[in-house]
Amino acid sequence: MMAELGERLSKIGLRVVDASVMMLIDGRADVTSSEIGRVLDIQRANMVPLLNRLEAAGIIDRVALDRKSMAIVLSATGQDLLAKARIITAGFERDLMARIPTEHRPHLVPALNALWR
Amino acid sequence: MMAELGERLSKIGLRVVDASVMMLIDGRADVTSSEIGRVLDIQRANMVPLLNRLEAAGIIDRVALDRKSMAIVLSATGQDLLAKARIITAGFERDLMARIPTEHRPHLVPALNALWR
DNA sequence: TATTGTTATACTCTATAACTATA
DNA sequence: TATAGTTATAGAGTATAACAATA
Repeated sequence: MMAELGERLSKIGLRVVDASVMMLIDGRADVTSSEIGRVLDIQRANMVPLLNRLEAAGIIDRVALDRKSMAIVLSATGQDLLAKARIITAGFERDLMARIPTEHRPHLVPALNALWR
Repeated sequence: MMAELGERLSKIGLRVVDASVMMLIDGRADVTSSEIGRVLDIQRANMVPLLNRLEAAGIIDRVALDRKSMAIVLSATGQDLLAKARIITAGFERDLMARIPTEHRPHLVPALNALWR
């Protein structure tokens, strides 16, 4: 399923992890690279090339929070792309849900949320 | 969750993919390397080192089906290990289920099964 | 002609250790 | 003293192409 979502997101030049980061930082001005890594289970060290790529694509900016930490924020371009990513992921989730018999359908997301941490 | 399962299986020297292969071929005498790869989304070429490792560990045997295809079968050692792997995975699934509120619990597996292919 | 098993290899992803600087 | 960001690098996993042999 992740491979399928990845294919759909690749049409707007994004990977699944990119969209995950973008959704995580959307609307917030204080999320650091390390925090993103902790939430998404990505090592601090591996966040660097990931964010470098998003920055080079003009999707995110690094804004100093203090002299040590950097906030990762969506640029205007990033926000436009995220809007498209949300349409794609919503369509993907709709397609998945359609395959589930109606009596089970409303239980999947709550059940998965309960498993999350 | 897969990382957690991997840790538990590592106590008997197995990876998640090893247990997956073992469960897939258990009780069958006609499953080829290519078939395993198709079911588990693993390329034919990448099955080779995987099965070489399982064979070196004495878990599986390669048995000629004809002069071209090889059946991958569990050895006696492999069957013993699989019994242990089933205990571990059953415990893992029990622990996961316990985290889901009872009203959603019976719906998760049927919902996931509906998503499978 | 399609498929199997295999080799070789490039590529991506992930883990680990180490370092500097700042909270 | 703990944490942030970073670099470098090893290792694991995955994808791709090619090959000989057989169905």
